[in-house]
Amino acid sequence: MPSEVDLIDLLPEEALRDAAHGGMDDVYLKPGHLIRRLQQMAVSVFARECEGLDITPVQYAALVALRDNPGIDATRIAALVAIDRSTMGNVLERLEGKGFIERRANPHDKRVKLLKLSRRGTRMLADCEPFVRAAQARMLEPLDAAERIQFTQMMRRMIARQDNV
Amino acid sequence: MPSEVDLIDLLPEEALRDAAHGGMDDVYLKPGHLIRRLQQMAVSVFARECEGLDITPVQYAALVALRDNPGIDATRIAALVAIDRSTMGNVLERLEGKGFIERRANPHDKRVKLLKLSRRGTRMLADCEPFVRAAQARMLEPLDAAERIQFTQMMRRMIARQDNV
DNA sequence: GCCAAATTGACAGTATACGGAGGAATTACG
DNA sequence: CGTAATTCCTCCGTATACTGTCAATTTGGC
Repeated sequence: MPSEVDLIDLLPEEALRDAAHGGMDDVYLKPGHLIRRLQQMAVSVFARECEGLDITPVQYAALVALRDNPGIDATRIAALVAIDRSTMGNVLERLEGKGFIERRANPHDKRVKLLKLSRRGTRMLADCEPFVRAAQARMLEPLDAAERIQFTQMMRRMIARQDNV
Repeated sequence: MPSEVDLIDLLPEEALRDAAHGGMDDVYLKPGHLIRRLQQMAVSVFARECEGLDITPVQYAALVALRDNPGIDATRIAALVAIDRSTMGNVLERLEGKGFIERRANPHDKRVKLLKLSRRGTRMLADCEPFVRAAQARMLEPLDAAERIQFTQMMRRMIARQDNV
């Protein structure tokens, strides 16, 4: 069992200088590990709040993107939601299976299949809204007002930095 | 394409009051979405830094946990790394396939298979170390020293809060 | 108008990630 | 001491998530 060391709050630079002895190599406190756990937490909170609605975070994001951009194609939806084209293909397949979206051929470009929310998908999205809102709020619940702003901004900076690499 | 609204930095509470018009429902700025993208970024940075080493973040975490706790069983490794038992089973299978770990029956408890780093696994872990360190540093690179502490602490609080629910 | 380049959706392969079921083995309790 | 509860592993099913590949199609350059 890893001991609860006091070195938790050392900077990475300080950790580097500290690397001679093994204590600071504690994976459990490294950003990569914490980010993975944060994502687990977010998915878990979403699932708990939206229990019984038969929807996942990515599926919800795809539906919202589709509602705001009707008649878009799969490649652009994938870019909007920030997901791989292949993965989005699977997501859309499941959403079509549940009857939340409709796919039809584009007469002007036979490569493309245009996507649209079905009436059922529109209703589902409206039903989800309060629960999704509650989930988002619950994730940030341990942070105070100022911290929520800071945390969101820091995430955006970290994401943007690597997007341009 | 979602327009770059100025409401980005509103608090969730303010967003709630603001929910009448659609602008603030922008999924792309909600914590759940940003956390998912942050995790994508972290995995991507890890993969870039450790390119050619044939190792993933979770596999690395499992190896470290195994190094620090030789002779542990799969269930406890899963708990340490904060991963599902099923998933850890697959991870360990792959690690055994690569020759990084050894699995043998426990004579005292025939349910259990004891796990140990192989010599090859030990060497691999040592080879990884500088690259993993570089990856962890790169993730936090856009943040200054104080922010890195804050960000890590905030992540830990958010994770801990939902762990106890 | 023709051919190369780019785009789009589909598919295969690999790797997390989780819940649930089931079997084998151990422990706890009466 | 015997049975119920627990523990551990494995397998199945579902859902992301990415790379690479492929065919069909469209587009751009000449």
